[in-house]
Amino acid sequence: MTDSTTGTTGTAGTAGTTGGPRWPVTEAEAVAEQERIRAAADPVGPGPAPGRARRIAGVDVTYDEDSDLLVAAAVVLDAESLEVLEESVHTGRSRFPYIPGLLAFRELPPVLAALEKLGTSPDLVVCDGYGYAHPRRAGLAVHLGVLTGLPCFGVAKSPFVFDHTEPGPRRGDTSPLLDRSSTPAETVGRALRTRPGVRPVFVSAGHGIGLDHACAHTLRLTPRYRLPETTRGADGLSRRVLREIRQGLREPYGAAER
DNA sequence: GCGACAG
DNA sequence: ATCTTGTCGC
Repeated sequence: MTDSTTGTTGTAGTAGTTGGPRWPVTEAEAVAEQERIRAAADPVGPGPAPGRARRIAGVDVTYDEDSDLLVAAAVVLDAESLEVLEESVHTGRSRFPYIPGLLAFRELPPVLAALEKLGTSPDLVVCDGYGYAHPRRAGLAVHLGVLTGLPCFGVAKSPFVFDHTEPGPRRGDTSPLLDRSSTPAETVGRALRTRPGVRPVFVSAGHGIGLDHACAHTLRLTPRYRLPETTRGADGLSRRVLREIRQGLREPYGAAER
């Protein structure tokens, strides 16, 4: 399989072991893929309201600073008690650099691998990043939702390229997240105060669930901390496992990796 | 060309 | 993302 041109044709790599999606290699290919993802996405929902999702998953990836090692984690919580029902991890290596706007191509291959290791599929997935709030409306949560068919939304820690005004001081206060580069300016998400006196998080719809339900779930997932328990769980697990690998307490790659 | 830029 | 201990405050 050789390219006859200078790297704009073909794709390479597969996710998992069963021949999942094929991942782009060049930026141009990645952007073209996002246009297809956007076309297939449902950012409106309304999707599952709180109470209609029992198993809520959080996913996150931790990277080693100077090797290409990474650990992706999925943590499934009981929507009511927020207790951990199941956890899974995938250890591998990064195959796509971090490029703003193209984060999904770096994070989703290992995230999908971790999700596939769960015994039972979740009812809803919370991503650490954006969904609809994206230059091409195809952020992490949109992309993951389209690939898996699961309702999925995003909770980000910083406003990315978007504008917002400070939401009110109380838990639950919101302000619109605006994309002023589009014509006309469009509301793409919401700054949401999850804890009083603490910086807001930035919620956006993904696939199969709308912004209102996404914010409602986010509030239920933040009874004590700024970030959703799903995100905290996945972040903690992935960091823990990467530390174990560094200490030689765990094998760096899974069976099919390398 | 320069700056900004989820994780 | 990651580098990093203590420290201030409820």
